[in-house]
Amino acid sequence: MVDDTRQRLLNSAGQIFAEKGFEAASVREICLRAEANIAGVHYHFGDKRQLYVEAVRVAQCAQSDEIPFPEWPADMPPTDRLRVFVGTMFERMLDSRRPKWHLQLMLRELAHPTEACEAIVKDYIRPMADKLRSILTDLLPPELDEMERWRMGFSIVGQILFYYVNRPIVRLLIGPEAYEQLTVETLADHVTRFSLAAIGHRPPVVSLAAASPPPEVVP
Amino acid sequence: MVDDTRQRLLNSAGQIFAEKGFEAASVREICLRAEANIAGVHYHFGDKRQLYVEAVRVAQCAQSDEIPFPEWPADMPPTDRLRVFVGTMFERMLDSRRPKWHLQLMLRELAHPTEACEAIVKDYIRPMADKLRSILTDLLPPELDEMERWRMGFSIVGQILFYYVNRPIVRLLIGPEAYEQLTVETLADHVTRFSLAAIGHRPPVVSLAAASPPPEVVP
DNA sequence: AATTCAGTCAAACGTTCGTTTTATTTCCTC
DNA sequence: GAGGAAATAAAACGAACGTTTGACTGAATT
Repeated sequence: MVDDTRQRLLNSAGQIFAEKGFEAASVREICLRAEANIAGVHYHFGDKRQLYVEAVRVAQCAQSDEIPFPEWPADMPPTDRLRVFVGTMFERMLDSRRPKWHLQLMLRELAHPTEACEAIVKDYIRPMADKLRSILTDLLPPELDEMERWRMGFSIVGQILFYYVNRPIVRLLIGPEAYEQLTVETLADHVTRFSLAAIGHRPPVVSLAAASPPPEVVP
Repeated sequence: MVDDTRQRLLNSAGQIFAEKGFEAASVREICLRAEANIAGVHYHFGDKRQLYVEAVRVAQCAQSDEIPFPEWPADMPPTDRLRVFVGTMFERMLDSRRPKWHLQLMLRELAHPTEACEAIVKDYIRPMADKLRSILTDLLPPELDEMERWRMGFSIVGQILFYYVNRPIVRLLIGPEAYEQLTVETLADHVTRFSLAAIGHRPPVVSLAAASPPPEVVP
């Protein structure tokens, strides 16, 4: 394969960029890990920046392809679709079987956007947002304020992202043994129940038999 | 003031470290913005790394001091305390009146921990977690599983952090004009209502008069 | 008045960075 | 097998990096 070196460079670059960020990653280290010559970066990609952009693009494509959102049947109730959506997002984030630098690199780019960010939002974030919004459209009253619907979506996605971004902190807080219990299934179930209860499609996540003032029933 | 240069260096370093990260920030740029000589870094702090650690410490102290959690009266209901908690967190994050590099630097450190991370967790994160957990202890049934309580807390904090970490993306998604409507008050109200509804202390955030299957009442 | 010392300054240190040049190898075509 | 493009290798480029040096300043101490 003629592009073997190119592929190795992309893989190595993706890993190191994801670990250290663009500036802290050095072309020499990337080439060392790729077992390629330094000049290969210029030859195949032009310069360090373009290598970075290409690596982000690879990450984005792989991320979308590897765990696609399953096509749900037309009659699937929106509550079940939400559970699938949440589960898929968690799988994309926490499944340790596939290379982790894909999502890591994308989130780095999203947190501190460069030129590669636009493409991610357009091809990755936006479709996901649309998917969630279509679920929420079915879950929520149609006359609901558009802005309110956005906030619901952000509340759901925020819960999911938290566990990825703050993994090290969560581990420090609850301890390593409790941390091991945080499986994709457990978390997806919790977030789904929590969110559905918030919008009134499920009973509250806990029974409040013993707790303080009973909820009112009318706003 | 004898330590004037030291203070200027800390301020400048904090800003630039927060903007670019440790590696991408250069000592020369820091000194330039501080209007100080390059050698001052070695003289006052030893080296770049120790300057960074000191800057993080400054950020952490300032962040805790400037917007402390108000002392609530003993008889304040837990639902109100949650609203105050959420509001204070949002203020700490989104209030544009105070220098933003404090929190920015801390979150950078938390996302990619170095030696300065431990102190942040111990002196900043842990107290906040304890505060939230004490509220949840009152809100939730006492016999509730410890792990379940953690998950509730993470669901609440995750919603709040989302708006800070993903601010640029939120803006891209909903558009600039809608983005301007996202005030501290609006968001704090939403997150509090959403979360309280999830755990059954408020009616669902929206009326579901027009929506699909009615919620069951027993799990 | 002499001495001390924290603080600042310009200049240069050696290293590593991204990039480029030049030479060599590999592989396909004629 | 010769010719030529594609790919890789080795070496060096100038620039920027973090760090260090040694001289200088001004106020406090003796």
